[in-house]
This record gives sequence, C-alpha cells and structure tokens, in this order.
Amino acid sequence: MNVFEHICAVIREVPEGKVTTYGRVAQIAGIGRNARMVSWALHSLPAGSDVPWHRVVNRLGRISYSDSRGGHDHLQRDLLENEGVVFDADETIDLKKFLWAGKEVE
DNA sequence: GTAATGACCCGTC
DNA sequence: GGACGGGCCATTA
Repeated sequence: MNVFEHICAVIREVPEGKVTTYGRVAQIAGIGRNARMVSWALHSLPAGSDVPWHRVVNRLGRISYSDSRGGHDHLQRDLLENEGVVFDADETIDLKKFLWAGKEVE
C-alpha cells in the first residue's frame, strides 16, 4: 500500500479540537521518522479529500503550509479555531492540551 | 538511469 | 537553554 493512504488514514483518526505533528503521523503510519513524507502527502492531497490536513502541524505546534504559502495559512488557523483549537499570540498551538495522543498510548 | 529536493525531526555542539 | 547540521524515504525533473 502506498504510504500516502497510510498517512491519510492516520490523519483521519485525529478527532476534532485536536492536532498532531508530522513526526507523530509518520510514526503511527509506520514510516518512522519520515515526517517529510507526511508533508509530501499533505502537499499532494486532493482538494476534496476527507483528510483534516489542517490538524497536522509541525513539532512546535505552528502551522505548516509551505512556509505560510505567502499568506494563505490563515485558512488553516481559522479551521482549527473553528474546531475549538486555540492559538497563541505567536500563532502557536498549545500542544500540551491539543496534541493528539495517537494510538501509541493504547 | 541518476541527481536534487522536500508543508520535517532528532542529535549534537 | 539555544542554535546548527545531518538524515530518513519517496517524489519529481
């Protein structure tokens, strides 16, 4: 199976109001430290995908979107805030409260 | 076919 | 405690 589907499956497991990091998704997806593949997957995600890609942020809890993609990152932040995720004054998410534990704590 | 890049993470200085 | 570099695997040129 393509890692792409693995990554999508993991991201779909992320509940609303929660966020996860690339490394976490990569770990759960079974690709270890290949967080870069996660970024690639999100970058290659179709427009009508059921994957909440906006819940995927970097390890610091900041929005990752092609280095803000020139200013279109506000969309992702808006989606997260709409789900109950609060952002810091520095556009950073409080991972202590919103970081999705994942399946590794089963 | 080879070479370079990538919305990143971890380890070390 | 903070900053820098290297590395993982897959995709694209």
